[in-house]
Amino acid sequence: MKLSTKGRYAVTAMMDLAIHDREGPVTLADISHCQGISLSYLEQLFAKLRRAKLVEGVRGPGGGYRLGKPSHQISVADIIIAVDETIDNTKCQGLKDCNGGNKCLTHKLWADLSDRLFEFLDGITLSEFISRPEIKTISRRQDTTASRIANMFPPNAIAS
Amino acid sequence: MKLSTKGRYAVTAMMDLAIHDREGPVTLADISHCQGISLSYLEQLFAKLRRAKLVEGVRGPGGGYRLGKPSHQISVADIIIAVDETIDNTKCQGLKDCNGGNKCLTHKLWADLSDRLFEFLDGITLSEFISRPEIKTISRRQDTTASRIANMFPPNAIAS
DNA sequence: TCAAATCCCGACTAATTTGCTGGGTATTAT
DNA sequence: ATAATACCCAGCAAATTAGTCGGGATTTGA
Repeated sequence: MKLSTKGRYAVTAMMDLAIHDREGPVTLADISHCQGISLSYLEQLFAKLRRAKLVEGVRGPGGGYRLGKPSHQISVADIIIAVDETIDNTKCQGLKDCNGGNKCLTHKLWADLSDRLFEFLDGITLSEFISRPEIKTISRRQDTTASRIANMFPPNAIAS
Repeated sequence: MKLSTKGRYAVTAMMDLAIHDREGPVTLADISHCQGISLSYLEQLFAKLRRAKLVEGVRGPGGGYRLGKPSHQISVADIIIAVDETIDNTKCQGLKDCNGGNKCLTHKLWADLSDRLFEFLDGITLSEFISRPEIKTISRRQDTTASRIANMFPPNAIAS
């Protein structure tokens, strides 16, 4: 379980998708512009999110990305693990007998802590964020080509 | 709030200190040997922990590090923040008006999530780990010079 | 059909972080 | 005095992070 700016980028981008999910796909250009992340870097992150089935891409004009599952099935832990590709580094680095025959105790304690953290983050889903009252008032973007196109084609025009 | 191997090293090292607190100072050489971290890297981490008053150093032979406060006053969040020097990167990177005059919403949502995570980790203190039943059986080290010296000089011989 | 919008992909570069090496100095128990 | 230890620091190498570049491939509107 790792938590870096990379994970933060992914989580905030996914929040963006969840908030605007009803309006059809969100373009990476929008997210790039909004959150100040480079487009290609976002593409790399979304490639991982796509492989983890957390998002799905829609090609062509008016396309973009949308959530790959209902928002209540996507947890913060899911997102972070998808982009961070956590290798298992909780095992004792070749030093198992450092306490007189017992396995390294602190590693076990850390593993326990790490598990608790994972459970905590796994219990928080994207649906929590879109259910807030302050979301609805600003759920429609302005000043971007994508939103203009989206306005021409309301959500129900795009098959799910 | 960042969570990397650096933070993990610091937390496990602090667990080590907490577990062996009754036996006098723990040397960095011990931790280095036990957890497979280089001595100098540990020195860097402990310099930060010391500045944050989480540990205090005892110089000279038989010295080492001990906790700077009672274990129930040291949270996991304290340790991670001490070594990671979290700069405030939650603010909108120069792009405040990305939602039609409103502040960037996802940044607020992330800040909320980050706060919850902090509270979670701040609620876990080192005292939780030393109160476990499996600790007492292995609370005394073997095979190290430091422990032999420590045995010669029981804890009460070292003024706090 | 054609061009635009967009996802997709791989390689490259720059910045930052991580972790280590190796040299010191200060303090203190013996 | 000597050895053990904390403490300090400059620099270096590897890994990771972040971003760039240049090209596709696919879908859609005109």
